[in-house]
Amino acid sequence: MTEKQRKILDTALELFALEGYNSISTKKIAQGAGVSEGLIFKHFGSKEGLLDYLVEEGVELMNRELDTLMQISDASERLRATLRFPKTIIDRNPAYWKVQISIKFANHEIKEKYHNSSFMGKAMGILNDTFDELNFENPQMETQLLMQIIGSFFMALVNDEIENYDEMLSFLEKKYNLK
Amino acid sequence: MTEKQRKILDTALELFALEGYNSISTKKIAQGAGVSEGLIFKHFGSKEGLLDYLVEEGVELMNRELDTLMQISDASERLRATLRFPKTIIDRNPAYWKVQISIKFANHEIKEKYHNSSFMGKAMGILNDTFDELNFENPQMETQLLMQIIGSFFMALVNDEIENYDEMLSFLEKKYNLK
DNA sequence: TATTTTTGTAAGTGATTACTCACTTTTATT
DNA sequence: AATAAAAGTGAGTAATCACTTACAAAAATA
Repeated sequence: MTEKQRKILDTALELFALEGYNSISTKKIAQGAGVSEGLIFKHFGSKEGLLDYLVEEGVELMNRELDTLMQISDASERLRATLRFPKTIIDRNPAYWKVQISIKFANHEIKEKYHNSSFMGKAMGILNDTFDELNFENPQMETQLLMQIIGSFFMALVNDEIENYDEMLSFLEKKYNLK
Repeated sequence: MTEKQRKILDTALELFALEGYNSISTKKIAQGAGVSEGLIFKHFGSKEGLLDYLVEEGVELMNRELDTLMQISDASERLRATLRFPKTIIDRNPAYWKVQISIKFANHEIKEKYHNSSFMGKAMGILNDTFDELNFENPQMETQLLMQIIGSFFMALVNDEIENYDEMLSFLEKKYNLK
């Protein structure tokens, strides 16, 4: 990866996160990265190719975070970490997740393309095992519900729409018998 | 309201819901409605003016739905209806809510403009009163959590990403001691 | 019926879009 | 050192965008 190639990616990620994929032109990216517009297409083929690359990086990042979550041996501790998961990873790399979420509601073709979200299955697997270990009555439904809750916190945090997240966390921990 | 005026609104609503506000050009709307493109600007001033009108209609629709929810006297029954709320109103008018949700993740300026979502406060008020009446330990946090859950179901339903909604509903009803 | 106002159209406008192409400079290979 | 390949540029391209304007038909008002 060239220095300018990385610069293009970093600039695009930053701008996509700030204003959304559709609102950012390749011209703006080129200006921000200090390169010619043509170079973007030399390296990434198209604007969407650029997005592909960033999404791929995001998926890898997410998979790594999920692996560390999976490695927590104590089930209660793992569930606690799962509740804190959205905040943890957003604090670490906000831009990637802003882009990932904005895609879900962007252009229709683009939405279709990235729909499968490979890591969702992995996350559900972890959660299902955890509820199983903790002898919850209906692990599958517990998993589905908590996935929805975590997803909504994810979005709320990314859009800065939540203020008392810590209070909500301890409220949830009580609900899940973790304190 | 002229016949063609209504036709423009209906076409725009349908197309915005299908492919998102940003992806639909005024030309496409005019073609779909069978009118000249200029007429859109005569009646609504701008493309955004057209969106304003549709959003306003959606807000009124939502307020009416919330009013009927509020009129349920029995608190348990009201909570039950609240859980079913997303499905109820999406079945009735899917297009409006697809547009409302897509806006939240569209263009940055547009997102800012419609951010306040006047009916959210109303919905929270209803829910808070309900949890109060039912003597839940922490009505405020219960409200906040259920608002998140309902919001996520709202989005999942609009995007056809949920299959066992009924099962999820009875699971939730158990959690809230409604059966 | 005459006049004004509203509704509607068709053919534009400049700006912006993603992308291409001919070309030069730099780096790697033999 | 000679040659090939890759990196990079800058000035284009056609298409599309939201929107305007000059004008005609229809409806409302007088």
